[in-house]
Amino acid sequence: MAIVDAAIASFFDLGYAATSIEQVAAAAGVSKVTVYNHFTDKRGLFTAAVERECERIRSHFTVPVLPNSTLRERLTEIGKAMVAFLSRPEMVQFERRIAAEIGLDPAIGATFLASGPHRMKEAFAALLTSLNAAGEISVEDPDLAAEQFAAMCKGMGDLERRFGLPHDEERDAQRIEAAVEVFCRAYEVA
Amino acid sequence: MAIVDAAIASFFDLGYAATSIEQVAAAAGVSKVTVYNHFTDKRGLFTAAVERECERIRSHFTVPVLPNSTLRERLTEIGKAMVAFLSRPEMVQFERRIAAEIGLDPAIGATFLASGPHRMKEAFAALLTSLNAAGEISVEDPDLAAEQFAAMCKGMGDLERRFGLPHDEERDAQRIEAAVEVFCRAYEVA
DNA sequence: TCAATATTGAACGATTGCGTTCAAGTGAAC
DNA sequence: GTTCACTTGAACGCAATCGTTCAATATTGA
Repeated sequence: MAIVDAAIASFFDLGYAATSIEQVAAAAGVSKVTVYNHFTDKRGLFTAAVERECERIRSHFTVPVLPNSTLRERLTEIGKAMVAFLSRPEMVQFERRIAAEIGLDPAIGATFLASGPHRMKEAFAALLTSLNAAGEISVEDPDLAAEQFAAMCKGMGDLERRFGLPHDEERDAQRIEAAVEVFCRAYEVA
Repeated sequence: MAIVDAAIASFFDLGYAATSIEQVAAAAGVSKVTVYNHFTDKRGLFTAAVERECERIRSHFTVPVLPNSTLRERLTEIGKAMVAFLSRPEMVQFERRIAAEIGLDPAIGATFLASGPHRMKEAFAALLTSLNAAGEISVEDPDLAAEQFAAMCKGMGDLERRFGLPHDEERDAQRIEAAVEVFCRAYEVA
């Protein structure tokens, strides 16, 4: 729906307060009244936008699987995919906006966490579980280990992007390499 | 200054757009004109508020040092202090607001990073450097190792708090314990 | 005491936005 | 051709906010 797309563009670019329904309507090539016919509220339009964007996230992210490669290679690819996914400016901006507007409706945060980070973590934890079963690694709590690896890959890069520092690809690569190294030292079965 | 304090309370609770200068003035027991005499702009007031709050952060955070205790004990205390510091609702809210309002002035983000996260990282990295020199651990890049430890301690707890999930103390404790374990397996000198 | 400075209330202009109402128009289905 | 649902433009009431102006008042320090 064009209205929601226009709303997404405005809400997540300018922010909730700075977005006017009139402009959204204009961008969608539609009258303001029509917007109010489809969505009761400004808040209603916002939650619709969040839900739609979360769907997109759900469908876009996958954990890369590389058969016939070493543990280190596989982890490295996963780390790269994760960081690349999270570093996209739209994603950074989207997270900023969602977090800032938690007050509008607490469910918004839960929706995002479920479609994005938690989904990602579960997918990766499932992979760790199978690696564990295959005897390649030895982890007690795959969920926790998944968090650890993801967190190390992100390091402070996440934070820095969120607060507007320029993206440093090289540092990201170092973080991923170091994360793989530490993860393997801690969990790999020799 | 009362005006800045009132501004902090409003900006970081309600957000930039939702804060009106009149209300800030009223809360500070001052006239609106006086606010404009001290700070040219709404933006000017905002950056003053950010700077003041960053100062407070700078002065409040310290890395705990426990002499005569094992590496694991020391790391655990540091992890706890970090997570506790970052989990306070005011801090979570402050980060949300700063991130959301990066567009107002890019320097804001850099200011916050320098007073908060980067300062913390450097303090911890310095500690790691001395542990390294003392032969307790073996790390090549203390900065990176500091990031890794901090990131593992936070895990996804950071994210979850930012998006409004209730705080889970027990999970935090598990994260810290697991972070210490992995860090030691990777870097401790036997 | 006096003079400089800071503060105040009140009003102003200009803008913006939400959410509603209503009469008129469009289009498709039957 | 008529009905029914949907859309439209335009206007309305209402409320906020920003940032400014100005003359009156309070406070400060010498």
